[in-house]
Amino acid sequence: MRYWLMKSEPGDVSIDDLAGFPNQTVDWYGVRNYQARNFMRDQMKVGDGVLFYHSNCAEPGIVGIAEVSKLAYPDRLQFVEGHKYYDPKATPENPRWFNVDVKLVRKTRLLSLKEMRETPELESLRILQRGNRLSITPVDPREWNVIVKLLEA
DNA sequence: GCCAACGTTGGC
DNA sequence: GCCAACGTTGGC
Repeated sequence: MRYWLMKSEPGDVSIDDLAGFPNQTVDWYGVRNYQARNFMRDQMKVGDGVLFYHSNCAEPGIVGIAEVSKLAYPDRLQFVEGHKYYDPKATPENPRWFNVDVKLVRKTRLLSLKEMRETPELESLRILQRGNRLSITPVDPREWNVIVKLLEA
């Protein structure tokens, strides 16, 4: 079992949106970066732990715990002509983009980016590294445990 | 809105 | 395969 951090813009899908969705589940559509796609397509398994992170907003940080609830399958929006996430090079026979489903486990307090930066045990966390932009990053079990403990504090 | 850092594109 | 130009991300 692996652990991941997944960024979502709250203006797009917030933790409260997720909580209100059927089954409290969302298909993680719109990833158009190969590294992030490969994580979903090649490595994520049902039951993997997910830290739900709000990005590009007033208070960036972790706001909930979720889990992978469905293995990767082709992202539906790559085929929708005119859509923001349409990809003319993708076909149903040869899809380019994939997404998993993510299900809420529980909302948590906000663990802000600032607080994470101030936590020495989280120094190695991928999203804290300089220049990081990946929307999906692996979290190692040690980091996961530190974060879960902080979320409960 | 700014801008640093990064990824992608496409001409050569 | 190089690399300049461009687009995107995301904190601030």
